[in-house]
Amino acid sequence: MAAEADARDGEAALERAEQHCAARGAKLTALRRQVLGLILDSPVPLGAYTLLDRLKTTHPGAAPPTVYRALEFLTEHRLVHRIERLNAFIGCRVGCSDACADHGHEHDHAHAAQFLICGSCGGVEEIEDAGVGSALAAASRRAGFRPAHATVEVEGLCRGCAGLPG
Amino acid sequence: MAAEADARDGEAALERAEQHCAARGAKLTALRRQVLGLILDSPVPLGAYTLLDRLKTTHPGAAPPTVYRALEFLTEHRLVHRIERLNAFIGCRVGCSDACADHGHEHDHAHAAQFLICGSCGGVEEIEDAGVGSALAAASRRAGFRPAHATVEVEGLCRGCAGLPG
DNA sequence: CTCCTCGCGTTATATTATATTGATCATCAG
DNA sequence: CTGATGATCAATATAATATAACGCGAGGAG
Repeated sequence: MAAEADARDGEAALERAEQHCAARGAKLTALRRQVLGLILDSPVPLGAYTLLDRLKTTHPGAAPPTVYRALEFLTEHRLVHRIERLNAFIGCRVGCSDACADHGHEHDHAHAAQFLICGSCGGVEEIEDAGVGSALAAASRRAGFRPAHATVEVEGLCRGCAGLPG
Repeated sequence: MAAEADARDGEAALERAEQHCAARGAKLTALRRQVLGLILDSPVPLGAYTLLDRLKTTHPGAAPPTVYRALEFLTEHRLVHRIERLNAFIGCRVGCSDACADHGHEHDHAHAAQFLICGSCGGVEEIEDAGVGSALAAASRRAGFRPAHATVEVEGLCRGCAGLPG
């Protein structure tokens, strides 16, 4: 993980976001696109006010609602994820937006991305493990619970910070 | 679930908390005990300031640090859990404190309680499903990640609110 | 053109969390 | 008993996070 942003990844994700929104009639305005770009550029999750500060450098009039509204749009459309533990946001790099955009549904099936949060470098990796998803679904069912959305955030040490072989 | 507190449960949990603290030399002061009682009495998670308001009715001098310090103590000792999605706290009713208190370790093994949050009645059920725990551990390992603590919060509908047979 | 919706700006406010400092109290050595 | 020590708690101030309320202006539908 090692806290480095991959700009090419970011570009690709922005591209996908464009197409994703176009396909659904959602308006990825310049402001929203810029916020998404800022998030994708960062290797670590960004808080709303960090984001606001960065936004201000190119967009002086920005205020808290500016960024919160953009984040609302972006999270609704699954272009970014909110990390609850950190009150922060990270770009979605799993192909999910891609994969699901075209066949028209609104992600009715349970999405269960998992976030691996490194306590040392602050980096976050997003995975989507089928085993975790099905275990969660099974456990919920056993409890008589009908799950809609799961937040799975694991804190620990990433490969690099744990000193494991790369 | 149906948003109802079970007072007997609360009493029992308070009792267990006493013993748990006594066994570990931790001081469950009157204030901490009262905060724990308030949390256990509530069927839904309580925010820090809701808690503060309730605390004030019997303890006029209470201020934010009062409740935050109590919560810090209670969460450290696993007597209450913090629900990250909600910035709120709920009492621990799983026997974990019991089970682990006596054999002296500090919960070094990975605990992976899961919280089922009903979007309708606001109730929260705590479960500890081994399958979820092991799936998470396996997924982390595959990603080269060394997990320390996992937050698993599932939003959906509880048995009662989903209209399923009881 | 007029109505309407939506994105956005702006101000103010609410909610959640931490920092700092001083007061209180139990314990125990001398 | 006295005073030192450490833990707990209180009170105030401040920071960080989030939302409410109001209005303006652009752009499409009728």
